[in-house]
Parts: sequence; C-alpha cells; structure tokens
Amino acid sequence: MDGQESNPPPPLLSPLNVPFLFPTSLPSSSLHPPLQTQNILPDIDWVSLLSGHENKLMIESGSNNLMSENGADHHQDAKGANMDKRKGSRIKKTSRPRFAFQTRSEDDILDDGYRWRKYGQKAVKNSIHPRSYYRCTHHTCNVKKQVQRLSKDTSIVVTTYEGIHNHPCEKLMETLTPLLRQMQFLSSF
DNA sequence: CGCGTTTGACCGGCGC
DNA sequence: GCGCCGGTCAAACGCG
Repeated sequence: MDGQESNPPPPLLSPLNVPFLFPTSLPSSSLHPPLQTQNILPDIDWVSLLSGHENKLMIESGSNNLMSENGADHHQDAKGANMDKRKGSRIKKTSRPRFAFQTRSEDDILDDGYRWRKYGQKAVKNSIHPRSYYRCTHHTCNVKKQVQRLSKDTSIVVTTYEGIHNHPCEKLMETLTPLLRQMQFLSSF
C-alpha cells in the first residue's frame, strides 16, 4: 500500500516547522473565528508552546516514549507501527520521527496547512475525550497524527505527529507563491 | 460524484 | 492462554 517506508524522499519541510508555521502560513480564510489582527490565533497558547523547557513540546526521533507525564495516555507508544494490510505480517517499525505538542485551543483540529483524513477514533482510558487518528491525504505522504484532549485540562489539545511530510505544504505554497512572484518581479529591475 | 467522516470489527502486543 | 487496550481497516454514510 504505502511503499514509502524503506526509502523516504528527503523532506521538504521538517515536521518541526509545522507548529511554528501556524501564525504565518495560514490564509485568513482557513482560520476559524474572526481574528484580531494584533492577536493571531488567540485560542492557542503560543508563549508556552514556544518557550523553552516549560512547555510540553517533546521532540523525539526514533525512540519510543513521548510525553508520558501528562494525561495523554501514551504509555504504549508507537506500537501502532506499520502493518502489511493487517494480515499479521508486521513491517518492522522503522524509526519514524515523532513529536508531540500541546496547544490551548477550543478546536481539536489545528489547521497546519496540510490536509488530513480521519481514519479512526478511539475512546481513551481514564479520559472522557476520544483520541482521533489522522493521515495526510497526499498520496505519497505517510504522515500521521493523533489528536487528543487532556483529561486533566480539557482546554488543552495534545497533537502527536508521526513521520515527515515528503511534499510541500499546500496552503503555505498557496500563500507564498504570489509573494515569490512579486519578489521575482521586483528583483528583475 | 468525489472526498472526508463515522463507527464497528479486527489485529497484534502486552500483562497477568 | 486469555482479556484488555491501542491502532487500523473499510463499509456505510454525509456533504458540497
């Protein structure tokens, strides 16, 4: 199905860029409620998200544990790995980069510029809120993400990305293309 | 009609 | 071996 596992093309965008691109990469039309111009994404606690050790941004590449200290029940880690058509022949888990971060938001879904298709939802133990599973809709892209709300603080959404996008962010390109054109035009003088 | 979501079933890993 | 649990599949369904 997805033969990308063994030899992924070089990433055009590091997944780490994804959360940090939120404020700039989004066409305003893609955002929920009307935004104040001076207060981008008011629902998201960008300060704590981007500040140093205090935040819960966990970067991990290859190893298995991620943010186990908080309500998110990730003790089981990435055993999801990869299965070959569910016929039992499990492809050995390649070390896929994974990282998780928390945002304070009323919306479960953060518009990160990529298109995602939901492929599952499961009730999580010790949590009222279910966990949702998403896959990047780009054919050659194998990136997944999980979205879950903390049981302790339901205003916080935990998003876990797994894998690296092997294609540019569509919305980002959409936004940047006119700018690039203009720069090109101006630099031609 | 194409694309995305919902949801129950299924599978493998793990702990007992 | 059994049951629980997390992760995934895929058919049915909804929506523009």
